[in-house]
Amino acid sequence: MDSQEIRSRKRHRGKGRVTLADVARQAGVAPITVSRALNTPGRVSAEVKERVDAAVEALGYVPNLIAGGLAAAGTRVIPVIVPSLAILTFIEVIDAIQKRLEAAGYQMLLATTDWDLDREASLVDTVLGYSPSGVILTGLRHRPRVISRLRDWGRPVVEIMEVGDDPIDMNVGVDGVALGHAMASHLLEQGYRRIAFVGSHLGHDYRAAQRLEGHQRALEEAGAACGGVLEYHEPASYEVGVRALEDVMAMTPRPDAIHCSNDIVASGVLLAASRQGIRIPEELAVGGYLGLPLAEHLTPKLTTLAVARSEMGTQAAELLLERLSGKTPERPIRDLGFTLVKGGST
Amino acid sequence: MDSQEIRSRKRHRGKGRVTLADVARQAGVAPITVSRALNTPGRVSAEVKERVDAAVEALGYVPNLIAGGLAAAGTRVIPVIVPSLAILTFIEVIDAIQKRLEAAGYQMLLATTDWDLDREASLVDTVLGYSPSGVILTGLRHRPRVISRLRDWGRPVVEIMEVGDDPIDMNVGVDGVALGHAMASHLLEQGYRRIAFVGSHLGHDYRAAQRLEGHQRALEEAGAACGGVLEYHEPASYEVGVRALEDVMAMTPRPDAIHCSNDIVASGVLLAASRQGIRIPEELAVGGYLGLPLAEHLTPKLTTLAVARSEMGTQAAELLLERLSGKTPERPIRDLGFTLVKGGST
DNA sequence: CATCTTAATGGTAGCGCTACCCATACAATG
DNA sequence: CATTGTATGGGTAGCGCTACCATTAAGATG
Repeated sequence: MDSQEIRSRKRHRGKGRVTLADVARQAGVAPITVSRALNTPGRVSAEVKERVDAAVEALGYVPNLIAGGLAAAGTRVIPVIVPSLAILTFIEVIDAIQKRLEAAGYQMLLATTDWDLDREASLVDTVLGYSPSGVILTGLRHRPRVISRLRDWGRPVVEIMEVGDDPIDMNVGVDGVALGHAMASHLLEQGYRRIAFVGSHLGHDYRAAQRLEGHQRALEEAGAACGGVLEYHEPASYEVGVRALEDVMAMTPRPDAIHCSNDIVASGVLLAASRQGIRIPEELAVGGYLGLPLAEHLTPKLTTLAVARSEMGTQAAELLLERLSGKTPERPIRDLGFTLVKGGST
Repeated sequence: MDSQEIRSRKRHRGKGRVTLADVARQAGVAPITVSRALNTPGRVSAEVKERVDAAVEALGYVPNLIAGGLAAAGTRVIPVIVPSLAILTFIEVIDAIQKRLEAAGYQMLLATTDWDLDREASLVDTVLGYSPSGVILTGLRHRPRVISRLRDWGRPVVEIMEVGDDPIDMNVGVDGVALGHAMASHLLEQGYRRIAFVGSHLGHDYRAAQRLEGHQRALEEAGAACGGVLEYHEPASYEVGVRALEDVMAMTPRPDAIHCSNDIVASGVLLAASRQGIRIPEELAVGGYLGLPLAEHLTPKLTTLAVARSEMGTQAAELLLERLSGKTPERPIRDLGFTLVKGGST
């Protein structure tokens, strides 16, 4: 009775789960050998490996990765920290990261900062508590505490979306200012002279603000007057595009082109223009970013600067995995660039 | 020299991280008291709590959640398993889940099955290895092993998207067959008689296939002839809609309405029709699902069956959290229903 | 044939934390 | 006054796994 009570009490914690020790007993080897058979199969004989596999199968053993993580000081988890999941761009990047990591046997822990750097800082603390194998975060701007903590941490860190010459560790992204500059230059080349910039959430999304910076720099260089900046203090949406078109059409003098901070807003403009019979690009030219699939199905097609989002995710994951496998990746800082996809909207 | 070497060797594993014991020493209390001060502050005196907080701050202590998880047999992680991240629907649900979980101090571990139930089964095994606090998975169809393992597991499980009367544990979703039935009924009511169904990825996405089932049942009940089923063996995209329109226009006799398996495809149809000058709904009526934001910006607006995706995510997370806090949620099976949003496309 | 490798396995000692039980101090109860 | 709470803090013993070192047997080397 007594010993049974003790056993049942033990169960309470261990939940009666099959452990590595059970497998070892069944296979007639030491626990450590089971661990090796599962994690570094090259280091055990084929015969032992087979016995262990059979025992695993027979008992339905599932490794406790938490225990393994504690012992080895590293779980196979990669936290990915992004500002928001409501932005298609991040989704595509995340999708690519996740696919690549999962293929390599790592799991993605997803967290969002809601564009708040302080939240990011506390999230970094939290996720480091999971002893992750590496970390992927968005952008190059972080609280000093985040930067120093991750630098000291000694494991791979990849910053995505933006590029710069002094990342925490590794970096894959595009140059936001160059993006803005390229679109503005394109519009100028096409002969437009009163170019307005439509931005949403610029206060939060500083990468969108960088595009505005590039825009303004290009106008300055060309000696062109600024066609105005319309700012909407909310996340990008078709709705913002609809309102932007209204507001632009009401401006005097009226801009002859608008430079939208992203494709969603630009698409909203195009959809509203088509509804209202406003001719694009004769009355108003429209340019956007990112190369969303929708852009090429609109009439006219949206001129956009396409960014290789999936590629960014894949490369970020690969840099991380390379470092985890002990290699030193070449070019740990990667500018993925962008491509002008000329549609009928400019 | 010797003792220093030993210390540095220890460092190798422990990475010199600040531990709970360090905090205890600094605060002049026992480690267990620090644990209590941090996890159940109500059980320590205000004075001790203050001393501990000060020590935490001074040392920059970050709890090792892996160690805590091992000891307590439960990390604050909730794996969310979905078929794909390329589908907007899942993204919105995930976003809502993540927001709610993070607010309650839980982290979301995201994994994708790529529509493969065997992959799902092995993913479930893997994520259970993280001793998660609960699990959220998609749909009600799973391998028997998944069902029995999760039933025995004893922690909260929520199945989302679909509803049924025998979930593993809890369930929030909508009835797929009812969706298909409602849209087909709507089209019939509007007087359309040759209604074609356009489906993508039906072999993988069995929930889309359920909508087709509802569609066919509605036609049967009304004694209407089947207007044909067009199936595309690829994920939904605008492109599929473009091709579907082409294919439908080439059919003889030509359908007078098409029932698309989701809004992306339906939008592709509408965009292509507008480009080609095909009048909607006079020449062809179009209906879709989900209530994507794009639907109401198209000309004409798309008639769609809106599903409360964010609500689904939030409720799934809340059911889970409620159970984690020890309560027994009322209505652990929730059918969220849907709303017909009539646009100009039908 | 002694010595050195190399391969394969085992033993020990934690990783950092919390569940469980116990000890103490003081208030409340009859 | 003895008895029974009720806070508050501490001690011990793991959770299930892997790093590290030791051991053994077999082959390679001079």
